[in-house]
Amino acid sequence: MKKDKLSRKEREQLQRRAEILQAALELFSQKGYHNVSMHEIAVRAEFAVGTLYKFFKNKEELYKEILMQTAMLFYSALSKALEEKGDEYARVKNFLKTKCKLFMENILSVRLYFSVSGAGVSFNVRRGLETELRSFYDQLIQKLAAVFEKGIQKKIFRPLDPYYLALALDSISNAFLFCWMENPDRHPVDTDLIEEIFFERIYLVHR
Amino acid sequence: MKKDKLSRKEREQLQRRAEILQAALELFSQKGYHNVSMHEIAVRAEFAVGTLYKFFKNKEELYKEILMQTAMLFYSALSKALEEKGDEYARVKNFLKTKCKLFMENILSVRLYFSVSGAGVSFNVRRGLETELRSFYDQLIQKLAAVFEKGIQKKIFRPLDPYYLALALDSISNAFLFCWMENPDRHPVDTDLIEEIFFERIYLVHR
Amino acid sequence: MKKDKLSRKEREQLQRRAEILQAALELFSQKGYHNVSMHEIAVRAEFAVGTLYKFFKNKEELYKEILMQTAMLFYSALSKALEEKGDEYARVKNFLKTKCKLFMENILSVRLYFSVSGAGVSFNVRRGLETELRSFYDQLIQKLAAVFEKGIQKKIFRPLDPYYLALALDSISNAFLFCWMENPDRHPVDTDLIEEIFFERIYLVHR
Amino acid sequence: MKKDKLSRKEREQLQRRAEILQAALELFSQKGYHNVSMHEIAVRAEFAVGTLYKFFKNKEELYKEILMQTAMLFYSALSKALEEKGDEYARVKNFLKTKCKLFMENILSVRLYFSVSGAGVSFNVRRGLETELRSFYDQLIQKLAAVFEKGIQKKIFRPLDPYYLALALDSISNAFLFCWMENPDRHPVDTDLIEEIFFERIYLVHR
DNA sequence: AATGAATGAGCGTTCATTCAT
DNA sequence: CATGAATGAACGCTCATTCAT
Repeated sequence: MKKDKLSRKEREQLQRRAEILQAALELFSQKGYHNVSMHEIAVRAEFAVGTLYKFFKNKEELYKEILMQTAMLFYSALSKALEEKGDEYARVKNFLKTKCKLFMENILSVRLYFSVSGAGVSFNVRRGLETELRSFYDQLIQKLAAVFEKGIQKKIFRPLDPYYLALALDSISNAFLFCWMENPDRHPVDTDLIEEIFFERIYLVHR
Repeated sequence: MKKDKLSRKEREQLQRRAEILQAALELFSQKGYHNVSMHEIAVRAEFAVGTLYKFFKNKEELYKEILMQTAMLFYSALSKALEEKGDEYARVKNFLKTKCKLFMENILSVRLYFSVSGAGVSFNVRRGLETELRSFYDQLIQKLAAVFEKGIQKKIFRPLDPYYLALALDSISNAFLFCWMENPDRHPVDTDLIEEIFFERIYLVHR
Repeated sequence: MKKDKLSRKEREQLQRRAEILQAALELFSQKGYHNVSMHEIAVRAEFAVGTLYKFFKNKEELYKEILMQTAMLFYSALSKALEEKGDEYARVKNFLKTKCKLFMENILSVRLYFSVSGAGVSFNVRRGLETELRSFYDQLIQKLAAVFEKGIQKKIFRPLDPYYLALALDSISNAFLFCWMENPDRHPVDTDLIEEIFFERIYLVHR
Repeated sequence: MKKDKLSRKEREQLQRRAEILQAALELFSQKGYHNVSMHEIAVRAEFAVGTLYKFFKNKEELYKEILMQTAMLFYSALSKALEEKGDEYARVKNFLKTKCKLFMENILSVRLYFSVSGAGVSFNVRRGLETELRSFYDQLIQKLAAVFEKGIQKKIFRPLDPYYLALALDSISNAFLFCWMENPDRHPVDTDLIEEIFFERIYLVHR
C-alpha cells in the first residue's frame, strides 16, 4: 500500500458508497423521502438491503448524507466564489455564475435540497438536519450580504439594506434557474441575462 | 329544496367537511403529510376514521383538497387584486399588499403549499396535483406579467422582460415574507418596505 | 347497558383478548419467546397481525401480560392458601395442595414461567419483568417461611431455618411436580405422597 | 504424526476452538442465546465470523457444544463422586460437595444450562439437545438413587423412595446454591449447612 | 486456512382502508 | 349515515450464513 493512496479495497468501498448515494439521490429527488423504500434503493444500486446498512446507519442517515454533501459542495464553492479577486461587483457576478453552474450540474441534489429547506417548511426530516442546512444557507447569505455592504460603501451598489439585497438576489436567481431548468428549450440558462438585469440596470449605481 | 339555498343537512355536511379540512391542515402543516395518520386527523376533527372516508376518497384526496383550496383562494384574490382600478403601478402594489395579507392570514396553508410545490420539486403527491398547482401559479405569473407589460408600454415601468419581472417580484416577495415570518420580531412584515425597494427605487422609471 | 355488567361489545373484546393470550401462551410455552413471531400468533389466534397490536402495545407486552397473569394467579391463590384456618401444619398442607392443583391446571403457563425466572437465570426479557416476577416469588417464599416460623415456635415443626425450609419445600415440590407431569403415567401426581414424605416423616417434630 | 500426540497445528486448533467456546459462553450466559450475534462472538474471540463457521456448523451447534461440555463435565465429575470409596453416606456427601464446587467454578455454564433445561422447559434449542441434556440428568439422578437405595438397604438412610430422595436432594441443593449465588454476601455458600440439614437431621436414620 | 463484505429471508410494527354494525 | 374494530400489505432493519479473496 503506497502512502497517501487508498488501497484497492478502500477505493472499491468508496465507489460502492457513491453508487448507493447516487441511486438514493435519483430516487429521493424523483419521489421524495417517504415514497422510496430501502429495498427500492438497494435494487437500483444493485446491492442487497443489508449492504446499504453497512454503509449507512439507517435510511435517515443516508438521506442526510446526500443533503449534507450537496450543502457542503454549494457552500464551499459559493464561499470561494465570493472571495475571488476583483471588486465587489465581480465577486457577486462570480457568485452568480458559480451558482448557475452548480445548479445545472447538480439538478437532482438541488431539487432534493429545496424540498427540505425549500421555503422555510420543515418536517420530512426529524429535526437537526434542517437546522444544519438552514445554517449553511444563512451563512452564505450573510457572506453575500457582506460583499454587498462593502460594495455599497465603495458606492458600487445603491445604498439598500445589504441583507435584503442578498436575499433578493438569491431568491430571484433561484426562481430564474428553476424556470429555465423546467423549460430548458424555451428558457435556456443565461447567466448574462441575470447579470444584465440585476447589475447593469437595477442594483448598480448609475455611473 | 329551494334553489340557491342549502338544506340544513347540506349545511351541516359542509361544516363537517370544513372541520376535517381544518384539522388536517393544522396537522399536515405542523408535521408533514407522511407523519400524520388518518386516525390522528379523525381524533382532532372529532369524527370517526370512517367518516373521513365519506368526505374524501383517501388521504391523498384530502391533502389535495387542502392545497387546491389554498391555491384557489390565492389565485382568485390575487387575480382580483390585479384587476383593481387604477394604473398598473397601483395594481402591482395592490397585488403585493394582498399577497402579504394572504400569507399572514394563511400561514399554515402557505407552509404546506411550499413544501409541495416549493421550488419545482414534485413529490409527496403522486403526480397531477403538482401539475395543477403549477398551472395556477403560472397563470398568476402570466397575469402579473401582463400588467407589467401594459405598464411598460405606458412607460410606467422600465423596459424589462415582463415575465421575468413578474417572476422576480414574486420570488422576492416570497423570500421576504418567509424571512419576516420566521423572525416576526426582528423582521416585522412591512409591505411598505417591499413597495419602496421594488417600486420607488428599482422597477419604476425615474420620473 | 346494565350496571355492573359489561356490554356485549366489551364482553367480546375480553373474549378476543383472551383468545390472543391463549394462542400466544401455547406458542411461547412450546417454542420460546424468540422462536414465535407475531404473525404466527396471529394465525393461531385467527386474527390479523394488526389486531394483536390493538390489544397489546408490542410483542413484549403480550409476553409480560401472560407471565404477570400467571404470577398473580399463583400469588393470590397461594397467599390465600397460607391464610386458611387451621394450624400451621394445615396451612402448609393447603399450600401444597393448592400448588399441585394450580400446576396441573396451568401447565403451559408454569413451563413459560420457569423458562423466565426458572433458576435465577435472567435475560429473554428486557429487565423489569423478571424483577417483578422475582418479587412475587420472594414474597410468597417469605409468607411460607413466616408460617414455618410460627409452626416452629409452636413446636409443630423442627427448629430449622424457616427461610430455607420454605425454599426446600418449594423446590422439592417443583421437582416432583415436573417429574410427575413429564411422565403422567409412571408418576401420577400425588399430593398425599408429598405430604407424607415432607411432613409426617421429615419436617415434623416427632410427636 | 505420532500416535497419542497432537501436532502443533492440532493443538492450536483445539486452543482456538476453546477460545471461541469461552467467548460464546460469556456472552450467552450474560445476554441469552438470542441476544448475542455471531459477529459479537467473533469480536470477543478475536476471530473472523467465517472462522467460527469452520469450527461449528452454525450458531446452534456452538450453543449445543457449550451445553454438552458442561453437561459432560458435571456428569463425569458427579458420577465419579458417587463411586468414591467409603459408605453411601460418604458418597452422597461427596456428591454434594463436588456439586457445590462445580457450581461455583462454572457459574456461567450453570446459568446457561438452567436457562435451557431449567424446569423441564424446552426451547431456545430446536429439539434434540434438550432431550440429550435431560438424559444426562436422568442418568445422574438414577445413579444417586442407586446409592440411596444401597444406603437404605444398609439402614444408613431412612426407607424412603430412593428416586424421590435423589430428586429432592438435587432440587434442594440447586435451590440453595442459586439462593447463595444470588446473594453471595448474605448467603455464603456453605456445604456444611446442606450436609447438616439434609443428612444429620433429616434423611439419615437416627443412629 | 482465515477473512469479512455481501446477502436476503424474516422479523416487529404501522397505518390507510374497509365494512359489519 | 356514522362508526371504529379489523385487516394485511409494506415498511425499516437485523443477523445467520456464505464464498470470493
